Formats: sequence, structure tokens, C-alpha cells
Amino acid sequence: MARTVDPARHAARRLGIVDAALTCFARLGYDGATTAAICREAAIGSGTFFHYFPTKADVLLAILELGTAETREWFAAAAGRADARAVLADHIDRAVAEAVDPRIAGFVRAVSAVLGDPRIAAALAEDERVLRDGLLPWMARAQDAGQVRTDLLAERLTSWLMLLTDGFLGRIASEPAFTAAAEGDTLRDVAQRLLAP
Amino acid sequence: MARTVDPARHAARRLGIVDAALTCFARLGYDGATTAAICREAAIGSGTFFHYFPTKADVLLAILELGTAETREWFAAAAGRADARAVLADHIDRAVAEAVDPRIAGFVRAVSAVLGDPRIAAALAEDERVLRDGLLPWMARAQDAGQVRTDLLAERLTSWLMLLTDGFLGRIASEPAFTAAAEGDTLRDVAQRLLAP
Amino acid sequence: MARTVDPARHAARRLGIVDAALTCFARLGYDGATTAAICREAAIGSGTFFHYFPTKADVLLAILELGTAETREWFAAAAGRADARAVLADHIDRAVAEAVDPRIAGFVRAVSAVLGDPRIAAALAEDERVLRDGLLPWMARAQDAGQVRTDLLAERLTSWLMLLTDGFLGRIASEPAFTAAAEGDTLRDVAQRLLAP
Amino acid sequence: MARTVDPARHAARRLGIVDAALTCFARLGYDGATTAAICREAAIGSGTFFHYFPTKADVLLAILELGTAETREWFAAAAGRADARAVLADHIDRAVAEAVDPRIAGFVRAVSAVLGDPRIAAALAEDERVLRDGLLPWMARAQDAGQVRTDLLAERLTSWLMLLTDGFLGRIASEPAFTAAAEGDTLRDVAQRLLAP
DNA sequence: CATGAATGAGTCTTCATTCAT
DNA sequence: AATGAATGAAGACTCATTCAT
Repeated sequence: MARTVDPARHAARRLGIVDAALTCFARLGYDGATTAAICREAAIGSGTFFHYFPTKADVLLAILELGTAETREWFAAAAGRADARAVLADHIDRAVAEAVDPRIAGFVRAVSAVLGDPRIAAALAEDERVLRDGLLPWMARAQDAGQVRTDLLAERLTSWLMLLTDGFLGRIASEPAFTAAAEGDTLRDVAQRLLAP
Repeated sequence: MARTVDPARHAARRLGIVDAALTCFARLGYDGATTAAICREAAIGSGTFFHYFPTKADVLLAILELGTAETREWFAAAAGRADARAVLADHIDRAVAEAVDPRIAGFVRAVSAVLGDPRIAAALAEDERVLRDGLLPWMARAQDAGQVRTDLLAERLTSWLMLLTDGFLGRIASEPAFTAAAEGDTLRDVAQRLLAP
Repeated sequence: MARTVDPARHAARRLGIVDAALTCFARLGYDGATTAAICREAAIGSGTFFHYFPTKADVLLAILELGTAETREWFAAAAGRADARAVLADHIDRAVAEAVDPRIAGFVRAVSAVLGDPRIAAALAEDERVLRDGLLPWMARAQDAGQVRTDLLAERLTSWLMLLTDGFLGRIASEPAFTAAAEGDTLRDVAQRLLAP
Repeated sequence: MARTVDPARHAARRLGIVDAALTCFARLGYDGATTAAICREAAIGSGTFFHYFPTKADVLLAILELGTAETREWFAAAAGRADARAVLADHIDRAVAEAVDPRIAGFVRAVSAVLGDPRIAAALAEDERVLRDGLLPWMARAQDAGQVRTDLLAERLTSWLMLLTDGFLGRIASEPAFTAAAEGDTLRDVAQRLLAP
């Protein structure tokens, strides 16, 4: 009776749950997304759910960590590029591309409902930190290169850039006519206006 | 036959509950803010809470409606002013002033957790509508006066202005170092950059 | 400061509450009839209610005791009559007459929901006892006079007579077409058939 | 993939809850029978209760429907019999047999406390209807055969027969000395006297 | 005397989580 | 590994009752 643990199968199933949870969190909010609802969406039994995740909060953590990892990779890939301003522009593009998945905005909203949980607050802070740490050196370099304004510290400029992309997501969540596809160009323009020397 | 109606006392008590609820919602999120917690904060018994509000959701609605009413009044007071660009600028100032209460940002986050409730979704939509309907004519007038750019429709420019103020609140909620006091001037500057022809 | 306690006014008000309570109990059942509902029906404040009755159960007790007292008086008035069978017949007539108030049947149902309360169980038992003690001697006398069957003890015959009048009330409560007016004659006939030697 | 559905086990457990609820309703009335009390009686956790019944009212409905189904079956089995009067007599016997479970009378009382709930009112009306619809044709046939009196319409005679069996239950509930065993014969006799031409 | 605002004990119900199969 | 029946802690809300005015 050779148990074929098949890690690929395991990972696939896990991802299926993560995806179902993302859908449910986005649609119903964190508390509204009962584990039962997630299991229904993932077409699994509740037992299976807790076989893959010890806690409901852990799926949310997994989603957050997935995002954080992607961000980390994106900046890792950017390492070595020469044009700092271009990296910042590409970051905006990436934010627009991400916002095309309509669940993202809803999910971001859902997360804020659980900031009471310290693990989730930590994961969110980590996500912020990775993004900020990724952006900050490029912002500084762009300043050095005279590509962006220098009347504000790189730290604050970075915050404002993040304000822009976060606000972009928020608008998508609350205004049906406001879509990533239609407003992406304006986001690029506004970021340009924000950063312009 | 001494009627103890005293509407002033009633209103004061009601406001006390609203205030306690705002505090709790901001700190704990909607679901985290149990009615018990709100009652503790307001220093009342649970019975009293439900004497003033039929439902937990109704306090939240009351808070939202208070905000909507304030917005309505603000625009009512603005009616008749001549300089449209100045009205828009004052709106930004108002947003900054409002964001000085650190609970506001947390509250805004908490609300999004309950969008499943149709009454709350409606109240939030109404809040948006009142703000948008208040801003839109001024934006249009400012365009006519050549005070703001005309390459984007007034509707979209308004959305972007709202994106900015919402994002401002969001940043305050998630970044301790980002305060209304310190960043208010930058908000004014960025709005200026957004709108500049 | 001569306090005019005016006992008449007091009694009238008390009776108003009793009447409102009877209406509510009949319509809503004991638990369904909240003190708030009774106060609304009686057009008084909740404070006034508890000014007249220490407890919700006490109004119900008052209603029961009113009924018991009436029964007691009825039998007191019958004392000295000669024709036992006629007294029994008149008792049936009285039961029919009472059942004309459509609230009675509903009230009887409502009471059974509160038999858990020992005071109410006692009051109900007392009501039964008074009725039984009132009927029993007449039943015995009627047997002695050869007016009713003697194959069953007077005690059991009395129980069966009560079964008939209680069942009559129950039917009125559950079958809209079954009214005291329309079925009173049949009740008299069936009682006659029950008791016939 | 071992499915633990085992419908037999499920049905058994469900029945156990129904039985415990019947006991509690009979002893404590509907409102007095808290879900906690029922769970204690059934030796299950509160969660289990709501795993089987969405609502406390639903157990009561289940009990009622069980009774209605039994009645339906009884009349289905009687279909085709020749002697209508004998069917009516057997119905009386069935009523007596049913009344041997001392909880039945208490349960019947408890139900009347919840007639405010439209679902329960409907279920009770359906129960009545099934019984009446079952009895009526036999009563009519018995009249045609000259086995029962014809001075009252079959409908009214049926009501009176139901009055008798309901009153029988009521007496059992309120008079400890009045038992189904001891008074069953008298019920048969009184029914005979009621129906005799 | 009359009132109704305030109270909190007690209820039903939900839902994340465990565990035997 | 996968399942879903069982669990009980926790929460929203109701309502009889008290008491200051």
C-alpha cells in the first residue's frame, strides 16, 4: 500500500481552496465568508478545508503571503535595471494589471475587517513593508537622477505613490463604472503628475 | 403625570452611543465590535443600547447618515459661491480636517466589512452620491472657467478627486507616520497637480 | 394635601388592564402577549402596569380568580334549589353563554402554556376544584332522584360533564365555523345523552 | 473517501431529538422548553440540535407532521372497509390508545401556545383537515346505513366526535385521576350515545 | 399616581473547529 | 487523504421589571 503523497496534487488542491477563499472573501467579506461557503465554492468538505489550513485566518494569511511573495519576486527581477523612473512606471502598470481581477479590490476591503488578529495585521504590515522597501530605493535613485521631484523625501513620495494605487483599488471596489481598464492610463498620468519635478 | 420625555437628554444619550460605537468600530472592526463592547465603551447596559437602536447595524447606519447629512449641509452652504476652484480646494481642506479624527479612517475600513447588508450598502452609496452630486457641478464650473483641466470629463475628474481623499484616509489608517496634520499640505498640492490644466 | 385615593377609579383602571390582558393573552398566547403589548392595548405606560400588578403572571392570576369567583357565586346562588337536573342544565347554559365571548377559548389555551408556574397551576386547580365541588352535590342529588344515570359514580360523571364543556371551548377555538350560538343546543342535547339513565 | 452518510443513523438521531422535544414540550410548554433543555434531554450539544433542525419551531413541526402522517396512514389503511360504524369505533379506540402516552395531552396544550407562528398554525390546521377528511366520508356512510343519527349533518357530527376525543385528551392533561386506561370504555360509550340515532 | 428610560438575565442561533470513520 | 456529523463558545437581541422624576 504505497501512499503516493503526490505533492503536486496537494499543492493544486491547496491552491483551489485559496482561490475559492479569495472569491468568497471578496464577495462576502471576511466574517461573511463562512468556512462552509468557502468549502462549497471549493467543492470540498469542511474536513478537507481544515486538513489544508489549521484555521480560517490561515487561508487569508496564505493569500496575503502569496501576494507578498509576488511583490518580492517582482522587485527581485527588477534588481539591476538602470532606469529608476521606468521601474516606478512599471510598478504602476503592475498595479493596474493586478486590479483587473475584480476580486482584488473586494479582498483588500475584506482584510481590513480582521486587523484585530495580530497575525493578519503582521502579514499586512509585512506586505506593506516589502512593497515600500521595494519601491524606496528606486524612488531615491530616481530623485538622484533628477527624474522625480525632490521637494519631498523619498519616503513620503513612496507613501503617496502607494496612496494612489490603494485609492485606485478602492475606487474600483466602490464605483462600478471605474474600471482598471478604463482608468489605467489616467493612473499613469496622475502618478506622473505626482512625481514630476 | 410628569412626562420624562426630555428630547435633549434622549438625543445626548443617543449621541453618546453613536460616539462609543464609532470608537469601537474604528478600533475593532464591525464584527469585532460586539454590542457588549460598545455598551462597555458607552457605559450603558445592553438593554439601553437596544432601547436606542433596534439593531447593531442601525448604529452604523446612524453614523453614516450623520456624515451624509454633514456633507449635504456643507454643499448647501457652498451654494452661491463664485469661485468654483476655491470650493474644490475647500473641500480638500474639509477632507483633511475630517481625517484629523483618527477614528474616521478605521471606521471607513470597518464599514466595508458589512457591505453585504443591503441597508448599509445603500447608505454608503447614498453617501457617495451626495458627495459626488455636491462636487460635480463645481468641477464642471471650474472647467468652464478654465480653472481645471478639460481633457477629462468632470465626472471622471470627480472620481479621481474622491480617489485622492479616500486614499488619503486609507493611508492614515495603515501608516502610523502618515497623519492628516503632516500630509494635509501635500494632499492640497497633489489635488492641485491632478486638476491643473 | 388630602390624597383622594378614589378606590373606584383604582378598581376601574385595574379592570381595564385585566381586560386588555385577556384580549392579548387570547390573541397572542401568554408568552406572545408581552407586557408592552398589554400596555398598548390598555393605553397605559409600562410603569402603570406594574403599579397595579407586581408581575405579568399576576394579571393572569387575576383573570383566573375572577372566573373562579364567578363560578363560586353561581353555585352559591343555586344553593337551595330543588331540581338538581335543572341546575346541571343551567350550568350547561352558563358554559354556552360564557363561550360566546370569543376570547375565552383563546385565553384557556394561553393559560396551559404557563402551567410551569406553580401559582398559576394552583389557581387553575382551584378553579377546577370550585367547579367540581359546585357540580358534584347536584350530580349526586340528581342520581338520587333518578334523573341521571347511576352506572357511573357522580365523580366520574362530573368529570365527563366538564370534559364536554371544556371540549366545547376547545372546538370553538380551533374551528371557526363552530360557534357557541350555533352549537349550544347540541351541547345541551349531548349532555342530556351523556347523563340520561 | 469513506462517506459517513448512514441515513439510518441520521434518522435515529433525528427521532431521538424529536422524542426529547416531545417530552420537554409536554412537560414545560413551548416557551418553557428551551433548546438547552431539549438538548439536555436528548443528551446532545446545542450545535447538534441545529444540525438537525434549523429552528426550535421546526422540531415542533416535525412532531405535528409525524402525527398527521400517522393519521393519513390510518385512514389509508381503512379504505375499503365495509362497516362504517366500526371504522368510527376503531377511530375512538385509536384515540384512546394514543392518549395512553401521557405526553400527548401536554404536547397538545403546548402547541396552542405557538399558534402565532403561521407555519405551526398551518401544520395544525392541516392535521385537523386530514382527520376531518378521514372521518367525514365514514360518518356520511354510517348515516346512509342508518348506523348513526341523521338529525345533524355529517360535518357537525364529525366536529362533535372530534370535540369528544380532544376533550378526552384535555381531561387527561388536567385531571390526574382521569386516565386513558380507566376512561377509555366510557369514551366509547359516550361516543355511542352521541352518535346513536 | 403615572410614566417610560434603563437594566441585565436569559434565549435562540451561528460557525469555526475536532475527530471517528 | 477526505469526509461531514458533532460540538460549544460566543453573540445579537427580547422582555419583565425597577426606579427616578
